[in-house]
Amino acid sequence: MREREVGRGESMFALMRAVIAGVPRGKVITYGQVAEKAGFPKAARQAVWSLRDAKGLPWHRVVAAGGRIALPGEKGLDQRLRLEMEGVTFRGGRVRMDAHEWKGKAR
DNA sequence: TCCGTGACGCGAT
DNA sequence: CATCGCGCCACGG
Repeated sequence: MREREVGRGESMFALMRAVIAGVPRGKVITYGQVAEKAGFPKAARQAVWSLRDAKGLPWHRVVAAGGRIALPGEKGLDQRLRLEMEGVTFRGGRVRMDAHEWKGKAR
């Protein structure tokens, strides 16, 4: 019963998905934060895997550090559009993290 | 088992 | 501010 009860990645992704699912409309979170909140401060890349298997998760609310849209091509354009629809504002191609960064339940 | 890959992060140049 | 390089972590061939 410790924090490292992972053993196999399965629960790791489950934790990350839970974090992502908890991001409210109009807010965004970075890959690094997803990993951190899930208990894996250095597994930003694994956050990507959890999105690969998104299935109903608000994947568009997950961006790269600094509010950058990491998803390339049309997908990235789609993500930006979805975020703007939720009221998220941008500044030079980046999400204004100072205004939309999800800091946890303290809303 | 070794190697390459990826919607990453961050410091250095 | 734009790029590059290195570190991290789990997966698939």
